[in-house]
Amino acid sequence: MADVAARAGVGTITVSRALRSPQQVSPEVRERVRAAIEATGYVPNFAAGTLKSQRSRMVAAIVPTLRSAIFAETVDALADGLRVRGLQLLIASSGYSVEAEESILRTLLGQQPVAVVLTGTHHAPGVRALLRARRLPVVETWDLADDPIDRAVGFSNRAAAREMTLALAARGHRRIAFVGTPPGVEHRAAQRLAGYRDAMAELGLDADVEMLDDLGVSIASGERAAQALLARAQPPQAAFFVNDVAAFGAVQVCQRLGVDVPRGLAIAGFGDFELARASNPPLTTVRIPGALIGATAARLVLEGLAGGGAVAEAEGAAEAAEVVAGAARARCVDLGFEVISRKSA
Amino acid sequence: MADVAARAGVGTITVSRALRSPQQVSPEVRERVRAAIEATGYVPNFAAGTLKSQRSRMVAAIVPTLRSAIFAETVDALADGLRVRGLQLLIASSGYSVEAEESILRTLLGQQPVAVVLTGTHHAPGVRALLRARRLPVVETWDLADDPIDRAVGFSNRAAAREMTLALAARGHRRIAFVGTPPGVEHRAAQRLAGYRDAMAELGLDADVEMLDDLGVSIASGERAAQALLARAQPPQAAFFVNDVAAFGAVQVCQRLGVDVPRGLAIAGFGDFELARASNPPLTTVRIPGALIGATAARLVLEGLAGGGAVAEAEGAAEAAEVVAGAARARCVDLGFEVISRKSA
DNA sequence: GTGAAAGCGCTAACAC
DNA sequence: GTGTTAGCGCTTTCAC
Repeated sequence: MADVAARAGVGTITVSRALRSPQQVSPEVRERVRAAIEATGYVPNFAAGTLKSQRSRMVAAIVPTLRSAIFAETVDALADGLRVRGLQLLIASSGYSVEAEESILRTLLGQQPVAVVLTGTHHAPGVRALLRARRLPVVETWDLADDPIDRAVGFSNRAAAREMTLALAARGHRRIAFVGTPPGVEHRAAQRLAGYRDAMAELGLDADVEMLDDLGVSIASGERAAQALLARAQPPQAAFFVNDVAAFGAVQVCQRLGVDVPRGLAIAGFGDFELARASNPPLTTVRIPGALIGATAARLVLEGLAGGGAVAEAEGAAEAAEVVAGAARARCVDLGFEVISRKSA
Repeated sequence: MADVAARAGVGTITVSRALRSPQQVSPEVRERVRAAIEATGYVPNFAAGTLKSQRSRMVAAIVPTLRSAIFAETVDALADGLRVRGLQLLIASSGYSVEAEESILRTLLGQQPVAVVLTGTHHAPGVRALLRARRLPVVETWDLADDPIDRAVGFSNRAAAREMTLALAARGHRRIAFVGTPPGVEHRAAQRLAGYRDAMAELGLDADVEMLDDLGVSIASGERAAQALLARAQPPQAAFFVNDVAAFGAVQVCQRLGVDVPRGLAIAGFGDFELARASNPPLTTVRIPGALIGATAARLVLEGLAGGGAVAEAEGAAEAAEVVAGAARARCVDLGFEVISRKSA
């Protein structure tokens, strides 16, 4: 930077300003600096800026995995929303492990991000304290938070699964199975199971839960689960799969075995991925707003940054309980969901 | 850090060492430091460490998009491979724009990454200079490089498409159409088109290229392209789609219109995504090693880091031409591909 | 609109 | 195995 400054005949601070807030520098000087940067091939060292200013241009995000199209979509939308404001995304995947999330978070915080985006509302014990101490905007995504760390955006997985189950019952099905993921790994999948149980209890029907042999991210696991269902002495009339990918596999198996869908077995999915429409018959499913979650998370981050220390603010107002409750509502965006009825159920 | 040091009764440098190279610190002191860190809730500021040591713990990666499952898979594998060595991934997506790549790279370089991973071998003019000047390990992925910036891992998209086209011809098809993406956006798609043209020229057949109306990442675009193909006065006998997603859409259309696959229209894809096996009939396609590319990229990054300034090394040896050629071969990993014959063609 | 001086929190280099 | 000193390259603060 000193080289650039010397070449442009200005002080280093002017170079710094020309880069960060050009409107503070006169057009001629700005142009001289630009030329000097070009000539020297100067690339700023953000580590120094971050150290001095205690603010980076990075937002940290933790997702369970990028292998699932839906999280990748959310992250991509988040990155897009942040980039227009010059913010970089520092991404880490936790592999669905809550413990890993805490240690990953510590590492990410060391990079001095200006905000943090988490997946889910279910975290390791230290996470909340770690984040509150930092007083930076935090956005939890993909589920609704009763008590958000700071802000949240998502929808109720539980309510969505309940509604789909009720919709299946409304079509006259009594023996409705839920095909879920192994417990204790995916919190959102557990919420969906809970919603299914809610509905079955309301209906006075017996819950019937079948397990996928992986996280339900593969077509093949859905195929295997469907085979297990159909091999029973008395198969269910309807099967509600924890996501579209597995449900798609189930439809394929039925087609292969000559089981009519929905007459022989009604099948519902979750997600409304493109696969749902392409399936034959197309899948009845729940539409969830993956990209919108990412875009909204970006908006919440920017709002938090603009509004000053987000967490601090909420805590400062803690004396007035109503104010806090009101703030919590505004900070917690429910994007909703939609049950989509197609031919598979 | 001073707080931690005081509490543990040691100097700050000892805290630093306890964190970065524990074996240099006696077990008792290490334990005292650990307790002090715990008690104070200390989180290291990597910006300071990066500034002083001129080495971060970050690897920068640029991908066209994370929305495509295949890049997400590669990135996830890359992140896994790096995390075990304590390296974070700083990811940015370029939206398939070569110009964006350069400005994104400048921003990423400002974060002082220790290595850079790029997608493709086709870059903006400034990229090579920017990276060579930095003398850090660079890995180009997803295609073979004639003249890699430093290291590369991928396979020949062109050879793969050529081979698939020849395989289709070997089944007796003469009117073989290629369904590709709009030109000038996806370099790897362009390579596949080139491979198709190579094969058709060798066979003495006329090339017949149909265009998808997006980047071929949607089932719907494949459906529309298949409709266009079938609406022709003389439809082709075989259609080779630039990827499985679009090919899957084409199969769905044929099924809906009562066109037998492969007799009415043989269909081939590219990628061997899970969709290919789930399709009905299953897709003939080219298997490409998405996750392996990511894992190998991680290995190449680590090798580069271990071997000292990677680019510098290659340039230092530039006098001995054979040595360079040898090094280039070793630095350029061809993971190959495999034509998978299934029922769709 | 521009500049000078100070220092962010850590680690390299060297001493012990 | 542990400590001392100095300084990484910026941006803050304050002055002009």
